[in-house]
Amino acid sequence: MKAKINNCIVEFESSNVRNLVKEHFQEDYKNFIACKINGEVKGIYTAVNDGDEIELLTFDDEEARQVFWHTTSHVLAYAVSRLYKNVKFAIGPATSEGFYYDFDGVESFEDLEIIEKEMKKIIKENPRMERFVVSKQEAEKLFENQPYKLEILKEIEGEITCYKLGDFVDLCSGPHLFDLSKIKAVKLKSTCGAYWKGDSKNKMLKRIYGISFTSVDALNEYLQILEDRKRKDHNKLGRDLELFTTVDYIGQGLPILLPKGAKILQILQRFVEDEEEKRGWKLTMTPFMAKSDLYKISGHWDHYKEGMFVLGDEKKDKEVYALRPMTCPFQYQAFLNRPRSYKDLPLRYNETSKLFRNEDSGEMHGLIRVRQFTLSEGHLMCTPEQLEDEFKSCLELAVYMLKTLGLYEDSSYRFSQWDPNNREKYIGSAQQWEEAQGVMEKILKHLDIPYVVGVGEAAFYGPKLDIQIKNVYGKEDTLITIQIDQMLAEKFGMYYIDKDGNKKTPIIIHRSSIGCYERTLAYLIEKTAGAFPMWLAPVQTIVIPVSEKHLDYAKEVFDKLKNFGIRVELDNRNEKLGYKIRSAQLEKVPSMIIVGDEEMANQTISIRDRDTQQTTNMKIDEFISYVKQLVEEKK
RNA sequence: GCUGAUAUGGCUCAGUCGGUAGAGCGUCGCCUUGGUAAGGCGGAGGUCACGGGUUCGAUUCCCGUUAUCAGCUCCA
Repeated sequence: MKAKINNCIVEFESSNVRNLVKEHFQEDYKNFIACKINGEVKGIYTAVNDGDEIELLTFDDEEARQVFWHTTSHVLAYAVSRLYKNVKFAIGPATSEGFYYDFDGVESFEDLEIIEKEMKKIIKENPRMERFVVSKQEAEKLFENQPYKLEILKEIEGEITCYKLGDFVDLCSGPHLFDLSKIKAVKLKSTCGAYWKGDSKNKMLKRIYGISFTSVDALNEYLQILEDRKRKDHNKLGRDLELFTTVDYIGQGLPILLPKGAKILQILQRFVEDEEEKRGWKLTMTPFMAKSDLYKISGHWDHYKEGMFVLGDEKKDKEVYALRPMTCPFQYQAFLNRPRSYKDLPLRYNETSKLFRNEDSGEMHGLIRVRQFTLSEGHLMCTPEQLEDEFKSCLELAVYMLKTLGLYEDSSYRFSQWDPNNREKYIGSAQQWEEAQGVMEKILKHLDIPYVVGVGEAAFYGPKLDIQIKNVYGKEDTLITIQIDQMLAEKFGMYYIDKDGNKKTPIIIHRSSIGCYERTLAYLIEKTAGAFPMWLAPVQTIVIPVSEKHLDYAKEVFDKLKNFGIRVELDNRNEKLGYKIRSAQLEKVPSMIIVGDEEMANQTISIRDRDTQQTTNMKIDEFISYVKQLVEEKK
């Protein structure tokens, strides 16, 4: 018999992949932990047939890691079954970084180390992972005390497979590792609650997260990565660098932007508004709140009230107000100010908009998820013919922003669609949704944008193109969104007089150019680890006199730079001996200016560059134009 | 909102089996310091998150609230 292994054809007699590999790759066959047979991921003891194409997978392959981690989750479940009584087992999949297993019937998992030890014990015992097929009736008998397994069983169509590890049997489709001894390092990371089937209406189960590796070194390396992530975490670093803080009696999700953080946001805002103006957007300034009447027209009152801060009591008060969660219905009023002609279109309104959303209390996180935030908001009214070009220019604006910030490479696109099975979440008819999504899909295909589809991720009034980004921990969030809306214009009675003299409803694009400033800042902190580029750095340089007699000259340099708009600090420790700039902050500053005898005599300064660690001597004016140039180039 | 954990000087953390608290770093002062994230000495700074309860007495035990963290759910 012949098979193709990693593109090389071999003859064999062995019955399964492992033996086949052993036959032909004696030296390093032990590295293989899984394989692909004819494109399907399988365990290494899977039978081989004549003509099969086999690809061997090591821990470096994503698919093999999934098998590896998933198998470890079985070991975890087995360990828990040995340590605790009456445990109900739910599911135990691999994730992008390890695995988890959900349990029920256990008060709490207090000591993960004990479970970890038990897992290591099991691995040492190294029971074989046995696969067997059962009938539905047999399975129901087998899992009669396991309600979650029974529920899963109901949904299985076709072959029902079980895996036995020691005396622990689990309902599972596989594949797995056969030989547990390949698991050289296990770490249980955390426990938390998790809803059964991810639905908050269901019972909350106890979840244990863990990860495993083929060597102890790899685990240590991973732990090092975790440390590094913690170091970059904006929520920690942003506070350390005095960019923002929070106060418990102000409330959750209401950060205080400190001078340095506020400075960065101001720089960003000026940049964004200028750029938008260049691209034909007109700035509006609209109220932070409105009567409920406005939200009743827009549909927010019916579809978004939970997310709004309502001022007053509907039952008692004559008028009830609410802080705005979105700018749309406000900005539309600018369009409605007078009758519009097709000649007015496209009409582009932008605004740096404060928004207020009453997020659930457990959702807040640093600057990424807050209750009051500043969105680079925009609404564009156009004719159907203009839609594609306008959509494209909105996308170009967003991409330009991301590239300028250096975040583009970390982003990805999501086409967020409605969920037809959850109609009450959305306004409009199925036909309107199909149409709106059809238009958007056509544009995305035409612009050749690679995207994933997010069902149920749409706004209540229309589909979105979301630009997604991951934080240091790999958790994804939406940074920027561009939406096509054909419904709200109708609700607000927006129209334009077309060439033929008839009233027509414009199509609206909702778009953000740089996203929410606070959130964008969070990602910038993590991306740069707090070492901002010159154009964004809240402190661009620090003047340091070598000794007291250079202080006057240092002040002269400081004043001159300040007058030229450079964000400069003076290290005046020699004036009031003892003042020191915190080293953690100093290393984030793009440049340092050192002045001493030589500089004073020649009327120059010495620049120490943060990134190159080089020191260069130059004239003050040269430095000023150097900084100006970097700022101009957004570097 | 849910599950779990946490809350002690600006930061990182000790600590009190219930008798009102310490360290390091930082800060402030003095001294020293000529190429620089430096050194020495001294001082200040905490009703131990907030509100109740138990107790002769609570920072410590119990309950509640608020906030923070991890995750779930939800979302920009």
